[in-house]
Amino acid sequence: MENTQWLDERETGVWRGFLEASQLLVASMDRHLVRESQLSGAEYAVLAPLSEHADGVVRARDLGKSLGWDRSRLSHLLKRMEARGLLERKNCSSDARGLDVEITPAGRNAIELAAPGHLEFVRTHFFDQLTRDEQDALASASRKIMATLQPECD
Amino acid sequence: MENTQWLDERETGVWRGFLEASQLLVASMDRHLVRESQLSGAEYAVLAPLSEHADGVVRARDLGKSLGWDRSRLSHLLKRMEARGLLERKNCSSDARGLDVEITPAGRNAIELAAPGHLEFVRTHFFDQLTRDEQDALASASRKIMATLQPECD
DNA sequence: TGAAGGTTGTTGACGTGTCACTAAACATGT
DNA sequence: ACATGTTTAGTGACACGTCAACAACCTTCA
Repeated sequence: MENTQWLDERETGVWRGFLEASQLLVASMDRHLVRESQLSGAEYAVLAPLSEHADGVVRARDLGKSLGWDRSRLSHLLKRMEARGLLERKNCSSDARGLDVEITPAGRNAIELAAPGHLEFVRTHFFDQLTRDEQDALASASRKIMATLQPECD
Repeated sequence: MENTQWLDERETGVWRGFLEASQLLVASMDRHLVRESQLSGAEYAVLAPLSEHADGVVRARDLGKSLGWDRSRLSHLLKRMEARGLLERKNCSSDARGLDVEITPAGRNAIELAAPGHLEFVRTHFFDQLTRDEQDALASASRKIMATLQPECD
């Protein structure tokens, strides 16, 4: 921990650039989503898997796992989303602890309205800006970074 | 807007991977920072420029501009940080609207304690994981993405 | 059976960021 | 000098995520 290895100029640029760009991209995406379709990024992330599963039902546990979210966070959000009529919470038949989350027609409608604009945003601000090589580099960088964080999110 | 261009499998992987990795990295970095030095990422971001300016004074406006933050966000955070004794808010001599933010000895101490561990985190979880080429690709990707968001954060 | 330990979801308190609004001070042009 | 518009900062209400604690349920194994 002694003798700190400071970042040189190039590294500072890479690091700050990455931080700013990723944060700004996500923030802009969220704002765009809210403006165009009254859905936050988190709500979109929940509705997307629900709308893909044939019956529109997913267990809360699985949602949390695939989103990589805290149970508490999901619980709070699901309660708010139910209040907004985007989904329903039902007790799971196979496990009395469990919670089945079911998308409502309103929820399905909301995400179907949101999806085109959202995808267009991702295309124009992300994919259209990057060469194929950059996309590949980004993917491999993402994998490697995730790998060091997965174990115990140190 | 009609005829939505869905993402293919490769693109979905790139996009989700990037989102997850960048979010996870920032979140982990924040937690690490809080655990090791009782500073949030936002607080670190404010103290860093303050500690670099010779007299430890920066105008709130300039802080906000260089961090790319909302005035309101900065105002709330500065109030909390002053309450914690990390900095002081003084009215700016040259512009009566302005606010001079001055780092306190406690603030300087806090960031000097935090910096080594923080840099080590950035090294081990970011730079050490990436080849030079990947770093360059990331930097250029960041620049291009930022460029499309700067104008009016659409 | 029953005790111990793990899983699943909820809650309340809290820190933080966003939004819309306000207020004060500056800048500009007449 | 004055009116107008802009810049700068602060405020209160609100939405959201985190944390620690909790309750209900399942599993396992003796």
